[in-house]
Amino acid sequence: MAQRQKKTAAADARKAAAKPRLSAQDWADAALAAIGEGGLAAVAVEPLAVRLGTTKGSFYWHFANREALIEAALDRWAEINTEGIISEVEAEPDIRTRVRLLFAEAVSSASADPLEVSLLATASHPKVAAALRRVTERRVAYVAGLFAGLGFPAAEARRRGLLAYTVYLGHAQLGHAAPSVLPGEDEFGAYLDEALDILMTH
Amino acid sequence: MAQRQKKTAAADARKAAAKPRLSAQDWADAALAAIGEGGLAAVAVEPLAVRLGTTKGSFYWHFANREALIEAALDRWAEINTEGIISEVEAEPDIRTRVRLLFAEAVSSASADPLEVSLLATASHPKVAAALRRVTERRVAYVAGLFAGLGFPAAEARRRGLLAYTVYLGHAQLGHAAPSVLPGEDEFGAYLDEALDILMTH
DNA sequence: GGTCAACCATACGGTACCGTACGGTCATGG
DNA sequence: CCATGACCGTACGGTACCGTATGGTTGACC
Repeated sequence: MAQRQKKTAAADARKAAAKPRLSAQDWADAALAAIGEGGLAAVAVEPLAVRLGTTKGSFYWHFANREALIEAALDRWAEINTEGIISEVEAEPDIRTRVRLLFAEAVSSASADPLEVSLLATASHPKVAAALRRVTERRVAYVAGLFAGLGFPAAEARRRGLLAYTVYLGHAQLGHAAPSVLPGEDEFGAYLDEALDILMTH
Repeated sequence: MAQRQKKTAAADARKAAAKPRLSAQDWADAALAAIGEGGLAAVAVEPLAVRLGTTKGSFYWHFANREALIEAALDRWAEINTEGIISEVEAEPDIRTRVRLLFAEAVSSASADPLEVSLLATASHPKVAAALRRVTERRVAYVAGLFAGLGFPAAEARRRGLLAYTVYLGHAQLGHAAPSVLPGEDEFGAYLDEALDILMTH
């Protein structure tokens, strides 16, 4: 792994438009950005190199091939994304509020960043499928746990959690594929409240 | 190399693996099948030609370019798919049962045929986006109408219809991306009943 | 049985990408 | 101060596809 400049004034030397010396992570991040913009197919070595201001020579130093880059990007995504929102929401003590927070957060982040929808779009790719499976299972389990905390017995909590998660997924999908059917900005809070209310009442 | 047979009984000659003389629709259907299997990217002229046992010469006779084929395929999909299930379900007089039927039908057909999920996966393509928008709006409106029939006032019927549709979409997505989180074959009926019950009770 | 249009085959040039080969650069540390 | 290894540039060959050009082939109809 690359130890970026730790001491010396070497950093000064490349003050302006110098050569940043990329790390494998830089490539992985660029790959994630590309997936968000153009899907998995946009993870193409040569265009990414151009975008990073470098060449394939750099890429094939850090990775064996395109597949390895995809794998690294997916690992990074799963890492960042599985626990990210969850731990962000854990602070809230009241469970109903926490669910509300979780959904508001998830839905808004899904509409802001098409990355997740893009990944769902490429579930046929085995590595993507595996990453998706891991993340999905974790999330559904977490939401099911929240419903259990609301007093539903385990089996029903699982079903409701799953239902809630399908609502999230479907919503994300709609926001991407047919946003015109979604309620407008103003109505949105009410829509979300009603939806969660329907899901959370016994 | 090919000693052509006498032209007599030319029709007989193509009884088996002969030259079927394709129509534009044959190409469009093949394109839809390809989308189902490999996404929009699998709509590639040369591979499709091989699959159809013909060559690009045929394709470029029927279509101006690849884009025109995609458009034709999408039109065909929207045509077939928008009204298909709806009219199939309209026979049922009881609305609750009709909703139940609609969902069972939609969910099972979505898990059987990945075409729709594949299309959602390529919503960035403008033509695909347009087709999805049309179909989605039609479907949401129909489901909202069913909820109105159940006694919900228009605005709430719309919200519930939308919610129900997101459940469908999310479910289809899950079935494709992480089927392991879905309830098993045996549990499924109960899951569906509970979900619809939650959605349909005032 | 000849004509014409619909339809298909083949060859070609162009593009965008993957992966390899190999030589060049540049910062340590010995 | 120069050797070494990490890192990058460039050139190349290969593949998969798009779209065009052009010349068959076929069948309906005269």
